[in-house]
Amino acid sequence: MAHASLRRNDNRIIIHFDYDCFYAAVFEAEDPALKSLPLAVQQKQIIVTCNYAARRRGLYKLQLITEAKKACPDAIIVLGEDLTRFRNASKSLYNFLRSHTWSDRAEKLGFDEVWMDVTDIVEYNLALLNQNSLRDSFFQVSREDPTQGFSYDALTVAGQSWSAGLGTRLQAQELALNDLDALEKDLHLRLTLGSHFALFLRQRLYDNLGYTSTVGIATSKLVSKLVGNVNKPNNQTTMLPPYIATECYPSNINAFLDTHDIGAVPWIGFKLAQKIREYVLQRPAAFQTGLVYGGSREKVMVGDVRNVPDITSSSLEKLLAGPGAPHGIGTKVFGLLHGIDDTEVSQARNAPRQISIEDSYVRLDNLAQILEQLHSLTLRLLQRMRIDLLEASDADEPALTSLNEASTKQWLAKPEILRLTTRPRLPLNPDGTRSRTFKRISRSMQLPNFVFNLAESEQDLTSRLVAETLLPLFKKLHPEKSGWNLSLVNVAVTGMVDTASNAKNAEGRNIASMFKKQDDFFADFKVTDEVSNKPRENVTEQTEGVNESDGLEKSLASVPDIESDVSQWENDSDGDQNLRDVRCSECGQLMPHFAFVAHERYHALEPWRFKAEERSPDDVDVKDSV
DNA sequence: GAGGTATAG
DNA sequence: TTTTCTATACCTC
Repeated sequence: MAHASLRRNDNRIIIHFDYDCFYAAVFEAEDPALKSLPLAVQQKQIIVTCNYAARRRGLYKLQLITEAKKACPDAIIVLGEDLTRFRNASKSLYNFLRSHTWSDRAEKLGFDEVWMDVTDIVEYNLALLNQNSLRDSFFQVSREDPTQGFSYDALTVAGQSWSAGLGTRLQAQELALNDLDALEKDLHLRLTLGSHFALFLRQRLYDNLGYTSTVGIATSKLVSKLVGNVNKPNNQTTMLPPYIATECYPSNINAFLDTHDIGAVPWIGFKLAQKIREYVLQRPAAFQTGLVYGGSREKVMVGDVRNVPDITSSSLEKLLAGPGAPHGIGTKVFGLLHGIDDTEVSQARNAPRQISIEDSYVRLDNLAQILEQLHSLTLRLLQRMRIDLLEASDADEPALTSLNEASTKQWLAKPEILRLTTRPRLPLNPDGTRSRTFKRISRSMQLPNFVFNLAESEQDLTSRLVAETLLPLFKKLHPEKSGWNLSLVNVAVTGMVDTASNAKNAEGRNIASMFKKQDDFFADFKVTDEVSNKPRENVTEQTEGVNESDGLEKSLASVPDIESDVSQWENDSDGDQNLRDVRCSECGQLMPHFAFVAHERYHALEPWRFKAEERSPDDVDVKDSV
């Protein structure tokens, strides 16, 4: 009873993806020739990331440019201050992964991390297993089309695994597996299926988009994220059972977590870590001053904390609670230290909750400058709104452009609030020094509706928005007539409300499904025999090619040496398929395959049009185009 | 709803 | 904590 809320739920299978040196990988995907060269991405005066060729030559993250040039004069250093290309690549990768979930539980963290809850897919495939031939299993990635998927060995975990015994006493561990109780054995099997699915997704991510990734497989967001780090880059690690300690075995989860610094535990950030360290050390935790970045801290391990007898949920609550701290923080942190994290992988969203643009300044202290900056930030904000809140651009789908000549794009969501944030520089102290502050202050207003008018130019809208709302907000924020000194300005839209068309979209077919590859689309449509004299089996040829897990692992292992295969995105569909007509299962329309992507998107965009009595003249265009 | 804090990459 | 620009969740009033 004591820990009813602290018993771990290990029923889920969760995969955490982390794309390898993402910024550098984006440049490599654009120009595959860079893959074999030392490549670093620069923002301001530092290397924000670099590829492994560069790391072998002595470069590292957050290194000063001057140092980097000294260490490796012939490194290629590219400027990465404009985030557009990273944002676009991130969206493509995310939509691709999302299209491979059934529950649509796919959560993004920053540009380069994604969690997927694949419990339903694993359970489904568990039921398909033939206990007599586990070595020759087939993993179905689509419920609709049983031929889509890959064959695999359900007796072997794909990729690397983590277990307290591995590496030192492999044999003993194998024996231990047989001694696990039924629940842990079942968990072992579900994790095994998860590991094969993860390998399949990594392979597709590389084949279709040209990105390698580092992946963790476990039963929570916490452990999947942490365990992935054990083998990187371009690899995957599964946290093996036993998850629950018995008299005979320690829990692998606890053994794993205990060796981590508390600050390395996700969601135990700087503040919480410092408070916990102070409690355990019985004195303020010392900083290492003088470090450029981050790790100024004394090490206190999770195991050290767990073994302090008076560390309980309630003692942690007392220690960590305070104004602003989340309620139940003690229970939450106690759980994290014990590898318990029941937070769900959140449902994919078609629109962000907030968009903000900010810039920092060495000196920003007169109205003319401030107005100029407000204008520039606001313009960028309105541009971002049209990119991120409008239905998918057709630039990558020429077929659809012919369907909607004019801008018939709809808002996926509309923000209702406009917020202006600044970071004032503190006035001089009496002794002439200036203490630094990173405190921000903000004011907000209702966002006027005119910003959604697509007929008006972004420039015109910007001028009006600055005059009518941002300037009043600025005066509200800084009522004094002059003497401002701002080190940062941020303009944001928030209070996002999904529009009706998006809500409809979300409950039916989602945006991600439009992103599927052509061969994926064949799952949704029946190949019509009257126009296709090819045997139906041909449809799945390409998926059967990426089957045997050993082969997958080998090809992934050799990634750094082989050419990027982004072109496969366009080219890997079976040539014969290009000649085959297909029928839409939704409206019965017969058409060549190449019309499908547009056709499918057409359904998703305007589902109501297909009620016969509501057909608009636009439908004629659909027929004409096929 | 408004304004703030903590955490993350 | 301090490097910058975002994004999210959750707190108090």
